Amino acid sequence: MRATANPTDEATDDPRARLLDAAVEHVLAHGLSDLSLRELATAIGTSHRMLIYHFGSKSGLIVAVIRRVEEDQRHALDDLDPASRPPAETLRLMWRRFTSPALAPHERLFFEIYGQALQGRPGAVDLLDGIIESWVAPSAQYAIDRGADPEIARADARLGVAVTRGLLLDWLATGDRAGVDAAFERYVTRVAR
Amino acid sequence: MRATANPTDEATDDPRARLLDAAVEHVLAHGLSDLSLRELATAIGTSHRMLIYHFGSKSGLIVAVIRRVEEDQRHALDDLDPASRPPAETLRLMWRRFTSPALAPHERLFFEIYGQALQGRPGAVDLLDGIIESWVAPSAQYAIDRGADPEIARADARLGVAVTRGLLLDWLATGDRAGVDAAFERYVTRVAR
DNA sequence: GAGCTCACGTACCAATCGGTACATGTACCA
DNA sequence: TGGTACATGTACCGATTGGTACGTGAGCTC
Repeated sequence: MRATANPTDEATDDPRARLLDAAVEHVLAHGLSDLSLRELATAIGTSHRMLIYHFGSKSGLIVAVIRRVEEDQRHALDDLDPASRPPAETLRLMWRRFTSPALAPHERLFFEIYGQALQGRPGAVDLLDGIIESWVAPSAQYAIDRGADPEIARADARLGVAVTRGLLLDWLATGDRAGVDAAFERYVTRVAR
Repeated sequence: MRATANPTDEATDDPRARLLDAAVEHVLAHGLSDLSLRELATAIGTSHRMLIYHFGSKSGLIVAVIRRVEEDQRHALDDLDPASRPPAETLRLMWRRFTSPALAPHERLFFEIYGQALQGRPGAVDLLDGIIESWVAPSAQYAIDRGADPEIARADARLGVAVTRGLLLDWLATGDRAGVDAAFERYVTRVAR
């Protein structure tokens, strides 16, 4: 029933790792903005004293949680293997991945942290580093390796990231799966051909 | 130097309206999530007692602020007049409007509230009502009136909203005006033709 | 077995929070 | 001129916050 991938994977006896797993799970379910150490602590069966002991401070914990979520998302498409199918099909597969209902809490949290980061919240601003580039660069490189013009490839990749995030915002707000799927399909057929 | 449009416009002697104007201005500059009544009050030259007096409670004030921001944004494109120029040119004009530096605080606040709303924050969830539809419907209707297929027109409009918001997120995070402009231009030329 | 590190519970702290009680002043209206 | 609605200042309230002081016990090492 865990929603996050655990690198060291479960049953570790490192108490900090256990607490972080539980904290991430709780934050995924309840959001980040009105988090209190005491509430979180009782929810995951510890005391706020222990959270501060293991993470130094509240912001230390928040940074750790954000890093974990960022890391999860960065590896979400690692096994996509775009060479094994036509580009349009890869796009559809990626879209289907992102809109898996199980990932919705991740997306929600991502956009919540994004919003906080744009307002300069201390722990969150780090998220903005590479929040575009780390997605655009691989995608553009793939096209460039296949002979695309670098300028155009980068612009197209950037547009693709924007479409994905924009439609995710739509999906999370409306829940209208068919509607956003139709819009994404228009993107695939018109832009990516 | 004011960033918000004031319907009753300045110099009103309604103290609630004056407070709301000042509150919106302050929230645009400092964000919404870590707002405290006392901090806001001293920043705008009043006491937190007065904020509660005029808005009932903190959430009453937040709702009022959100409503104002929503209203501002809803009327941002009222005078766009798409019939007076080719569609692609209208898209470019809209994009130039949204990315005006003076509007950046509005966009930041919009995405902050959006993120909070997705997490179910009481005052913010109202924002989600029509956050897609109120932009998609007029745009799609315009195309339908000119003979477009309704299904396709709606999907295209939805994609347009997603592209705009996705690239705004990019712009606010990176500040790379040229990069997002190039990506938007790809959208205009490839999708909207 | 002395000493030390790590993990943890209890109890506390000052600060800040949203909200309220109460008194006061001011303007308008009878 | 008396009354009344509105606006405001001061002072307070209980609750909650992040963070700390201090003691303790388990396990490991010399």
